[in-house]
Amino acid sequence: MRSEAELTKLFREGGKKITPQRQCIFRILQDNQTHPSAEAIFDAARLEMDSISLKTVYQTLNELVEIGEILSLDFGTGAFRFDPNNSAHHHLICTKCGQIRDLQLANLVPELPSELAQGFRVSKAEVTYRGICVRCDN
Amino acid sequence: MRSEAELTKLFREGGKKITPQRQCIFRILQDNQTHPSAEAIFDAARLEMDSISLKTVYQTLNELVEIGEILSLDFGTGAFRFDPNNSAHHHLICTKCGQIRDLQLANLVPELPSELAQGFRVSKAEVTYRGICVRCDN
DNA sequence: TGTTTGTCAACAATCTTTGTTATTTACTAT
DNA sequence: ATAGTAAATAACAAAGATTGTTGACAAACA
Repeated sequence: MRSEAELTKLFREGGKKITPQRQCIFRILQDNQTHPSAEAIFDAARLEMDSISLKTVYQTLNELVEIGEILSLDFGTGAFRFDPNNSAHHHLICTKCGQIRDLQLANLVPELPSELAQGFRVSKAEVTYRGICVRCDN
Repeated sequence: MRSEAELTKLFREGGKKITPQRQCIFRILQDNQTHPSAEAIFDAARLEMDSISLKTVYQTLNELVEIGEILSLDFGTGAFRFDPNNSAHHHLICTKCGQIRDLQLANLVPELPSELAQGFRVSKAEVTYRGICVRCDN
């Protein structure tokens, strides 16, 4: 995800306005590696702006997803998780505490042999590793 | 997933009763490769038993998941999908029509090097390939 | 066949996400 | 700086998926 200044430029170019709410959400997402849910971002935003609404958070997140600045991920935890790391990467999830870590795995991405692709034109491969993290492993 | 007879035995051994509703759901899942949602299974079941409730479907599915007979999968489509193929496998999803295909990829499963595992004790790797299927590719 | 205990259907409730709308605010051109 | 306008906001309702609750019912087993 780009800097607040660049995002501001991008939004304005797209006919969108820059509001304090959006700037707040941009800041919360910057360098955030916790894969927060919309609710978690809402809670963080409320610390700064106690009147912000959850709908505004969803709307801004969806806009960031649409322009490819963040990724929306679903790991079956009940709510979508958002990731400002929009480069090609994979995930490592602790089955005990639920924490999600990014994995940069350029070489390991398995290419699907065409004889197994069942006629599909494959464009993306996501790998999710599940296991127990250090803290939960006792 | 095992046969209806074996599931009956398993359920009884687990102190669970075998009802017509459960047998109906077992049959619907047998050899089902469509990755149905709970709602889809509910619709299929209603053709045979018009009084069956959605709650019963969910309850039986959850029990089958608990004993490892089926897999519950979340691909971000809004609802969980259920898969009677409980052997280690991966998935191929059409980004246009949403159909999901199983992929048996024993050898291609990428082993995560321990230096990248961030201390996790990894137990499972799921790969999701996304692309366009033959029918949607025009 | 009767008794026990788990299951069922019906309904309500919860959780996440999206739709609606009147009001406010950011941007633009004066 | 100011006014006009188009978009964003907060508040609220609504939708969709899943789970909780409960009294009636039926499967299992003696």
